[in-house]
Amino acid sequence: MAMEWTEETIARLRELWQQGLSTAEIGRQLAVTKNAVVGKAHRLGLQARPSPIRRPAASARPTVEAPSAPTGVAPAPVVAAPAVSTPVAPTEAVDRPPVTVQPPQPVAEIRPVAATLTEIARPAAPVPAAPPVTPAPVEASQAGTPAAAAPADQPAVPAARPEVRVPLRAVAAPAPRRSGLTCCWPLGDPGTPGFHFCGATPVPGKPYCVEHAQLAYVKLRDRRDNVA
DNA sequence: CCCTGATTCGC
DNA sequence: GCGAATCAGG
Repeated sequence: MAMEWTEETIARLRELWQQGLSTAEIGRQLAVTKNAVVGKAHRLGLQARPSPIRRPAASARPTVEAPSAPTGVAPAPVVAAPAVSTPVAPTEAVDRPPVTVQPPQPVAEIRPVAATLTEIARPAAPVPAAPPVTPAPVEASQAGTPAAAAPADQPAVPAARPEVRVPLRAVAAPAPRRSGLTCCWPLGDPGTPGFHFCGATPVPGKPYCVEHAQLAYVKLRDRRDNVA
């Protein structure tokens, strides 16, 4: 199986592509290689980004560009400009279209020089096959946890923060390469084409973005309130 | 080295 | 259609 470019993945590709994310970055979020991204983008006819390289006329085939005079003699350009001051019909050929090319400055590429969390364990995908609104893998922390015996007065930074990070690498974790450090909150069903990670800019020092960090890290007290 | 994106071409 | 291989510039 190569890859099922479902309507959804394609839609996301389009979106991310339009957001100006790099192909590699998009690939990470879609769990495909940058090549796949570029290839698909091309086939979709997405607007090409300013390539860092210049292509050699893109003509792999020997474009027999040797119609020039054999003896090197210039074939006298017969095209002598005739009616020079011709009124010239207001053809649109005069000037090329505006070419509204927007500088694709990817704003989303901010890289918070955070700790090198190369070995971040992906959270156990809540995967209720439902939107990430509900997931909250927090519930994984059993009440029987010794940490539950937290002091009555909980400082803002409890020593035993009930982090719930389950190892789980069963999910096709496409190598945690030091990417642009993106939120690794799982969205969708792992294994299904739609699966991907949040990808938002994470809180420095945390593997999740602000929203998901709140879901991932819950203070015991808060939890009690929330559960209610 | 790393990054980038584009094209080619076997599958 | 797909994407690894390859290319090539920064």
